[in-house]
Amino acid sequence: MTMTLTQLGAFVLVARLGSVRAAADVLGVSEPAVSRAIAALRQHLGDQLLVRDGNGMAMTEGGSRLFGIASQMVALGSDAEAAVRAAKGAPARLRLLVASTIAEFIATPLLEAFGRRWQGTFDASSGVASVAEMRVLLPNRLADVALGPDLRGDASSGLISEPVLKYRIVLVAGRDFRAAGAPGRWPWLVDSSGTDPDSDTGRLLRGFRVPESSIRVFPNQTAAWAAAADGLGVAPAVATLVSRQLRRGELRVVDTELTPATACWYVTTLNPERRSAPARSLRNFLSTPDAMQLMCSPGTGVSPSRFRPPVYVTIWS
Amino acid sequence: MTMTLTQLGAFVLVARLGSVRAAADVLGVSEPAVSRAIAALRQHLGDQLLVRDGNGMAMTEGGSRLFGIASQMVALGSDAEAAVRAAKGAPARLRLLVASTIAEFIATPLLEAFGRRWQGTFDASSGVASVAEMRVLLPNRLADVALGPDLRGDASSGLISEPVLKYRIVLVAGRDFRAAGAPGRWPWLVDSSGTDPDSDTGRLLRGFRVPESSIRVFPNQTAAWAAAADGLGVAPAVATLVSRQLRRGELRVVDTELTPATACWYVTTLNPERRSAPARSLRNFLSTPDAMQLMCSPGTGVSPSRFRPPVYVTIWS
DNA sequence: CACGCCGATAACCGAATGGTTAGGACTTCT
DNA sequence: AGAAGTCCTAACCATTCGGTTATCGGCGTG
Repeated sequence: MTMTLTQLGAFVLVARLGSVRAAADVLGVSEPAVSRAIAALRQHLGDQLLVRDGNGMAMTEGGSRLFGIASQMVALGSDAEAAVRAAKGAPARLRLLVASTIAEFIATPLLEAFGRRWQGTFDASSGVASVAEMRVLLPNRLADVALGPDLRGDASSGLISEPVLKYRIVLVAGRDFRAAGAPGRWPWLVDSSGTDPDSDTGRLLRGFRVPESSIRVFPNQTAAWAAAADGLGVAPAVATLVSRQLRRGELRVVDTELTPATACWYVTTLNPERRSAPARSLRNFLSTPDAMQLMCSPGTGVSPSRFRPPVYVTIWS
Repeated sequence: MTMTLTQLGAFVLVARLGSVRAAADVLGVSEPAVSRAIAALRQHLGDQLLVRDGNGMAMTEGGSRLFGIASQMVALGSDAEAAVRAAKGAPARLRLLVASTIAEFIATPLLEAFGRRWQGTFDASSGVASVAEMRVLLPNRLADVALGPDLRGDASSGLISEPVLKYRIVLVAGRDFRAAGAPGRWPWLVDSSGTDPDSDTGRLLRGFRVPESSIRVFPNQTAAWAAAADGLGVAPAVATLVSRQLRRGELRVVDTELTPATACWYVTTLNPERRSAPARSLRNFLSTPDAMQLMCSPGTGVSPSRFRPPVYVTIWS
């Protein structure tokens, strides 16, 4: 009554090759075997998925949706065996979730330093997630540690957040910005955390009741700040991370009733007995002077071999 | 002889709950059923996956690797049905792959304009990918269109690249940068495309034989430029995208034997008969004046409801 | 128009999946 | 030590999955 990986594999191959017969040849089975695998999927999902199109097969819209998902599933299926086999004697893995602000400046150098400190005993990677996503990924063990706001919403989840670093949130704007009207009417330039209601940025936007029409979302903080420097509006920022732009005079601080404000980054893990070994290590590492130093000063980049592209948790479904 | 989704589902549940019995209760089946599902996985993968740990079960390293993958697979499995059902009468989907440079400034406003132009007939999303990834994702129909370098490596792949926009690559540095020695010895500040040998940045680094030790990778272009403005080194850039920083005098152009250079963005799709309808539409849209305008001027952000976080293709395995 | 190719369907079959109950080995708590 | 709980294994059974060969219907092409 449930889909099967072989069925999905057959479907993916047919969709890719545009032919049932060709797929059967590649798989080394008879053609009705493939045909029936697809028939089973059709019935289970209630969609034709693949329809005859002249010589070969074309995907319906539903089939196209399935295709992306099914491709991932079969790829993951083969990954699984490789991953488990490779795990024998391999370094333990640490998956760190970070809020987008942290991701941009801190996550990469932090993990780089962490990896250097433990010299191959840990294999660390980071992913960007919203607060809501962190709340579900951590208890489900899809990640080991989260770095961002306090996550102890409900004690039942078994999550423990501990303060790591206090910081100041300021509002910055270009040199020639003239404050006119209430802050809620200004143009706000934010990074993607502006769409996360539980983030600092989200709270700030809510605090000033900034209407959607006054918000421009940029793909990252630096781009938002560059736009602010160009006089397009105001942007929230962590004080230590914009110090260079402030020092050079590209940006200046704008005071409001809600800013400057102090906030705190927390490290969140499962409770101690359920906590994984890598999670324990990173949690300890965060309190070392090295880590403190990294978090206070803007990143200076990492060497290419160490670079890991950021990973976003949601994939196109 | 192959893993089953129900087996993986049982494994995930046991790992999450730390107990076979509890998982069996949740699933509403007898406890040996769950136990045997896990036994099958153990035998198939050659790893204990879950070992007794006092009262409950703890994951081995291999089990921990499997857990992330298996969780995704079962989640995707339930997504699949929802996605196919939702596809009835839903807008067609367009998945755009972009090089990281384009992703940062152009992809979001471009898709925003595209979506506005077609008013809900298309549902567009974008993902960042390296050139090598584009080459495999497009023929496999995991994406519809790619925007970036010329991809016609081998004609056999069925990919067609067409030029979209010429642009100038320049090298920028802070105001007080003093050229000393060969460009290969300078500190280079690049975004993640520096790790992609087929990108403009990668080619440039290779052209100057810049050693790894002289390269600092930043999470995005804007951050690399900010570092360059701070005097930390030189950074490659698309001329039209740094015009603001040049105009404000934060950055200046540094001439070398290889820069300024002209290059071109291409739109790549499958050959016309295999091309999807959304791919056709976007390809046409790219030649409109609106799109040209967008690609020439740096983005100004989008409104929150339109914002889609960028999607990276690689997931943690 | 007929031929050939392709895909769907039918009938059949072996194997293993997924479920049950019964019982043994081990840890933990009283 | 004994009781209770948990996990593994064994034996058994229904289902269906995945494979085969044979046949039918539709579509381009000669």
